[in-house]
Amino acid sequence: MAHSSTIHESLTAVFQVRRYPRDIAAGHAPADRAEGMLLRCPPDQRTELAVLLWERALDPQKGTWSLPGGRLGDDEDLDASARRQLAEKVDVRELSHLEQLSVFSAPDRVPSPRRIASAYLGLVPLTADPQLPPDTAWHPVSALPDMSFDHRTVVDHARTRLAAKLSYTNIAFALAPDRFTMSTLREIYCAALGYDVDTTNLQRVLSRRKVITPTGATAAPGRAGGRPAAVYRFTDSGLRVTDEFAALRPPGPS
Amino acid sequence: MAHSSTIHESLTAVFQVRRYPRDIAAGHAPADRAEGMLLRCPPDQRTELAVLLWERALDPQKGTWSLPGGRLGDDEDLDASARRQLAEKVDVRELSHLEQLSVFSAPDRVPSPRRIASAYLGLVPLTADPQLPPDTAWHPVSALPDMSFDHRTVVDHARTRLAAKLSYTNIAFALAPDRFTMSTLREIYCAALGYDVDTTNLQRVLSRRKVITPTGATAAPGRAGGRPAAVYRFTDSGLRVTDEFAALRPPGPS
DNA sequence: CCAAAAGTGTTACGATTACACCCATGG
DNA sequence: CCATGGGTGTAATCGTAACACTTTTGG
Repeated sequence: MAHSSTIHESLTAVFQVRRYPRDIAAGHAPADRAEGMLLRCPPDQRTELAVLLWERALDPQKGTWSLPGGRLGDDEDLDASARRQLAEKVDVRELSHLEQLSVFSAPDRVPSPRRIASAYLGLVPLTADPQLPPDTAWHPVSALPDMSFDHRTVVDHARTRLAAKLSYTNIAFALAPDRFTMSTLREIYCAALGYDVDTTNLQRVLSRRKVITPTGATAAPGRAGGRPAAVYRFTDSGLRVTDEFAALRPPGPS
Repeated sequence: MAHSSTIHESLTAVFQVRRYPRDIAAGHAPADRAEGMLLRCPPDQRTELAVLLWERALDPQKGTWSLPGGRLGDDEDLDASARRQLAEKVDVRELSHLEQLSVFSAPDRVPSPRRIASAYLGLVPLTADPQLPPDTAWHPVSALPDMSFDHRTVVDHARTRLAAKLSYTNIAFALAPDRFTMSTLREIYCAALGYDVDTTNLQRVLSRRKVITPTGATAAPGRAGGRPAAVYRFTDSGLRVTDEFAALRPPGPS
C-alpha cells in the first residue's frame, strides 16, 4: 500500500464561562429563550459558555470560523503541541485544563493534503481575560457562526464531555476562579450544563464529596443588600473522579 | 519547523470473556486469590477477561507481546484501519464493538521512525471462538506477559473504560451471546469488572433500564438439577447510554 | 421594616444493595 | 425428598431534588 504525506494536527475547543450584557434595547425583543432555557442570574446580564474561534482570512473556506490548532512538531507530543498552538491565541498560563477528546481521520475531512486531527477540550477560568489577536473572538455556544470543516462537531463533542464530567468529577475547578461564592459557582454550572441547578443542593453535593472547601472568609453583599456569602475554594487543583459508579458498585465490606 | 516522516497506526485491545479450566492438579497450589478477588462461578472453571496479543518474532523488542494494529492507509479512516488490521487476527464479523480510546504521541514511544498510535477498545462475544494465527493468543488480564512499548498502558486504559461503560451503558451486549441466562450474564459482568455482582440486582437494574428483555424461553437445567433459567436478550444491538447523570440531573418537569 | 441574597432544615422520592424466602428440577 | 440452581419479595440505605423557612445585610 502506498502512503502519501499526511499531516497531524491538534484542534482545541477552548471554553470559558463569560458574562454578557443583556441586550435590552437591542433590535429584537427580549427574546432570550434560546431553547426555553433561561438562567435567572443577575437581571442585567446573562452568563454563557463561550468558545474561542478565529476567522479564516484565506481559502479554503475563507470567512468561516476555526478552532485554534495546528501542525504537530517533530519533537513534541500532541498535548504539548496543543498548548503551543494555543499560546498564539491565549496566554498559556490561563489554560486551566486540557484533555484529549478523539481523533478525526476521515481522508477527505479537509482538502488535501490529508490532515488527521486530534481534538482537545480546553478550559479557561471565569476570571481570566486574555488579550486576543484581532482575528480571534469568544462566541457563545448558543450562537455559533459558520464553522470550518468538521470543527462544529468538535465543539459539540467537547460540550458533551464537559457536561458529563461536571457531574462526576471536580472539573469545574478549571472554570471557576480561585475563590468564589456559591452563587458564582452556580452560574458557572448553569452556563456549562445549559440548565438550572439549585444552589442549595449544589453546595451539599460538592461538600459531601469534598470537592469544595469553605475558606472561612465571607464576601461583602452587593449594593442591594443581602446576607454576606461564604467563600469557597476547590479542594484539589487537578482533575479527580468523585463519583465513579453510576450503578453496579463493588460489594460492600461485608 | 522541519517535519520528518511520521507514521500513524491503530492499536486495539480486543477483549473477550473466556472460560479457563481450573488448574487443580497444576504445579502450584489452588492459589486462585489474584488480589483476594475470586469468582464463585462454576467450580471447575474460572471465567476471565482476556486480551488478544501476538508475539514479536523480530526486533525491536523481540519476544514481547503486542496489540494487533498497524499503519493507517491513504484512503481509510482510523476505524476502518483498525478493523482491517484486526481481520488478520480474528474474523471481523466476530468483532461486536470497536471504540476509540486515546492517542499515544510521545516522540520516542517507539524507535524511529516516529509512530503516532490511536488506541482502540474492541470486544468479542463470549461464544465466538475465532481461529488465531500461530503467533497470536488470548491472555487473561490477570496474567499479562511482557508487553511491547506502551501497549500495557493501552490495555489498562481499555479495561478502565470497559468497566466504566458497563456501569452506565449497555456495552455488555458486545460481550454476551445473543441469548443468555442471568447466570451467564453475571459471569460476564464479574469477569469484566473484576468483582462479584449479585445476580438478583443485576437483573433488576438491567430490566428497569430496559437494557435486557426476556425472550420467554427457558434453558434446561444442568445435570445437577435446579430450576430452568429464563432466557434473555439485549434490547438494543448498538451502544446506548442508560444512566447519563451521576448527579446534578436536569430539573424535573415542574 | 422591607426587600434581597444566603444559608439551614425537612421531606419525599428513586435507585440500589443485601438478604431471606419461595419455586422447579434431577437424582 | 432433598440438594441445587433460579426467581421473587422486602427492608434498609443512600443520595439527591424540591422547597419552605430562617438569617443577615442595605436602603
